[in-house]
Amino acid sequence: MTIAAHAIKTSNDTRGDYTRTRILDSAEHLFSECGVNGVSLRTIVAHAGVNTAAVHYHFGSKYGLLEAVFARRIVPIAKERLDLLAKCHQNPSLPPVLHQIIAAFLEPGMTGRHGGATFARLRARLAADASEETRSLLVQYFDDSSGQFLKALAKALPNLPATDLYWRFHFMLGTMVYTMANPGRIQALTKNECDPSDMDASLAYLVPFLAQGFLADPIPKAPIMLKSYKNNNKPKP
Amino acid sequence: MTIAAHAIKTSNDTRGDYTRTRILDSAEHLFSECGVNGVSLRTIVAHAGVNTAAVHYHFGSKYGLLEAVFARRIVPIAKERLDLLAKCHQNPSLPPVLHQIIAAFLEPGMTGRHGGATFARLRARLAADASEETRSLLVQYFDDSSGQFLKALAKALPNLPATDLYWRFHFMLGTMVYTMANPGRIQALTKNECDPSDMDASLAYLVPFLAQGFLADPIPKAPIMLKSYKNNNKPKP
DNA sequence: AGTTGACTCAAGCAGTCGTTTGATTAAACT
DNA sequence: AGTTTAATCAAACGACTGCTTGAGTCAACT
Repeated sequence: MTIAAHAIKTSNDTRGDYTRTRILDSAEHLFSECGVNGVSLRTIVAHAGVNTAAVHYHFGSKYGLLEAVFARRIVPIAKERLDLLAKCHQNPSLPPVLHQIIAAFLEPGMTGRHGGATFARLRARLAADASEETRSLLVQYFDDSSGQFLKALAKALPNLPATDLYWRFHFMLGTMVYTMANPGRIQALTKNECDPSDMDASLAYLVPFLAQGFLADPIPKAPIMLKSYKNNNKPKP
Repeated sequence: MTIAAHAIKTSNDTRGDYTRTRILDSAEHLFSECGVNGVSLRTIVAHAGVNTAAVHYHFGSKYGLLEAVFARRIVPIAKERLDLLAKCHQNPSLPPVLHQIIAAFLEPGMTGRHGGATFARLRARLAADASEETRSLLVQYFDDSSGQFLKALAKALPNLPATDLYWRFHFMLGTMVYTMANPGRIQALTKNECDPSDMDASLAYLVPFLAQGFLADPIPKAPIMLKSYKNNNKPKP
């Protein structure tokens, strides 16, 4: 009946902010831990210590809550990304350094500043979810900044065909998401030699790996070679 | 009451196989499309044209069904992986070629032979799910083959410290899972210049990218350098 | 022919789901 | 003071969840 009370947060509500934030925090934690479909609103409100109806009052629906959880973190992340990218271009000595661009893309989402590992895991879950609602969430907040980074990468790698660049950007997203999603997976491999919850350490290994991958020779553009690389792909002399 | 009828498939059942397979096929499709928690058993049996009780008769529970869906595909995949790896060692000219090892690891799961894109998406979903049940599923069927590949990679990259190797193997898993999870994601980037459902094409781009990444210099082992790579990491002369 | 055992079926169990309702509170405005 | 308005509450709605039951079907074996 009333016009959507859960739209954009108004200015001077003091009581509402408290409940709102508690719901967002609990939802972020539980969504990332159990998945959106793996946790009920009743569990969320119990964890937050608020009433069930408060969720629908503030966010309209469970999906609206998910959207709010996502937007709260992703907007500052996207902004920081573009800020760091701008710094890469500060020194007009062409071209921007590859490492810097990659780090500018990865850092804001992987360090602890914006939700940390909890939100990172939620992002990974959403990335694996191909549903229409989730997909629209991701493209809505992501693809504008991606375009700018693709441009910067193309400038840093002038000899790389666009198709190869797109694929490698895609692969970069994969390493990012998977690393965010699996804190502790590395732990099992390395027998606790490293601290997997330390995303800074992840970045120290990830950025050089990706930069080197981006520098690989483009694949020959002739008819797609299927499995030929298995046999006759030798390092050139 | 009866001893678990859903254990290992018996020998000479003709009626049961039909229903069993129909359930597995529908569950694989719907699990991968909507997530395990995103689809109900009633939806699955309706899609398969069988009765609800058949699921519990053959698989015991919804989780048992998931396990059966997963095992049906992952066992042949793991076998084919190790077969291909063995071929890499056939020629005793040390060391095995990096491209071949990577391709041997990626190919069986990404081409159409074992469930194709549908099962690949399910694997990606499970990889993003950190629940105890799902996690045990993955390690149960995966980690033995991973060890063999790590050994082969270590032999191909004798100068790479183990920690770096583990991280890069982890990154390889990330690109694999993400590429499997997002057929069509690339499509949006490249404006339909390539066919994203063609996993063979993905492999043609992915293998050289990863091989080059594996060849990157290891990060200096001195105290973890946090963000220093942002400023003073120049390609050496 | 008769019995066994694997298999399928319609119906229903108790519990949980997301959402809605109408009353109640308390702070802000006139 | 009285009125308005945002916010919270207990209670309930119908629909759906995974799972069980007990009767019934059909082929294979004795």
